[in-house]
Amino acid sequence: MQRAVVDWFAESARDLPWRRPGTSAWGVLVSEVMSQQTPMSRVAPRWEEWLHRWPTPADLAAASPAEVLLAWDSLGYPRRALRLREAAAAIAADHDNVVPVGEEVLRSLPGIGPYTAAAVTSFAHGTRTTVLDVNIRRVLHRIFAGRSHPAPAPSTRERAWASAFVPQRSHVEWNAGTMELGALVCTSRRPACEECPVAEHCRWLAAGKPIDPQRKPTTQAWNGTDRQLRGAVMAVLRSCGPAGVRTDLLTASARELDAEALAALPDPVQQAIARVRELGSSERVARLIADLIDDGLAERAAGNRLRLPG
DNA sequence: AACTCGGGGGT
DNA sequence: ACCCCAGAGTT
Repeated sequence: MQRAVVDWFAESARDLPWRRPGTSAWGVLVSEVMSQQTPMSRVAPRWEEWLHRWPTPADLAAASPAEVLLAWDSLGYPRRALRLREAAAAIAADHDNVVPVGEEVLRSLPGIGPYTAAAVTSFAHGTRTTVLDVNIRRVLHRIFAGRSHPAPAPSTRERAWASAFVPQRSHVEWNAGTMELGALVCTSRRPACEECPVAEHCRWLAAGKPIDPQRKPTTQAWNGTDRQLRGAVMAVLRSCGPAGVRTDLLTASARELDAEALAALPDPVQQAIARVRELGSSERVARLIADLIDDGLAERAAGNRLRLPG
């Protein structure tokens, strides 16, 4: 059973840049953080740039947050970029500039949680462990539990359950292969069971592919939220080039927006930028943007509404 | 356990 | 209009 997945992976694995022989553990770590909640088609080009520009943790740690955010481009969740830089600084300072071994140590680094620690351990260090991402979880639930979808978050019990399927020998290929199978064949919406190498072993397929009546955490609102504003502000700053992420230049950035570009922005953002202009105080603006970029919005606006200082 | 945190592409 | 994506951190 595991063999079928491993063999399928050997034939069908995508040619992703971080799968090239010779990729460092640092390269693997960067790819995993970039891939958190972001499709790999968007990750690949950024990864190439990052590894060329910052080939070791110390190189990234020496860069400014602004440079890092700019290079992150529009991968989303920019706090990941800041945390990755912090993790790089810790690796450079405390681990001789080498990605440490051991999931517990890895998890102590900023932005590295259960998934990323396990992925680095398996894919970079080749140590046997249980990797659980949304793809692997879905594949395991379908094959072995006859369920269409896993719970929103993995429990301790699920981890123990999943660990029993990890083979002793080709564990890296099993982890990578089940993940790839979930990404390419056993997809959430329209699984291609006719192409599946383990269809004959799949309890879910045998049961007629029943869809779990599972509740999805009601999708977050977007229009009018702080997230929307922060995203728009970051986009404006990125468009200003290398200096654009400097917090003291936002006023100029907002003022330089022409009417056409401004009209194209969502209403809440137009209003926000109008207010930023009215504030007039570069100090206030700098504070706002510093909060936005640091993700230091400790006080979250009630109802997730936009809140500006002043 | 429930929320929060970006952004783009697919359906 | 949703849905999905190699999740992590906070409350």
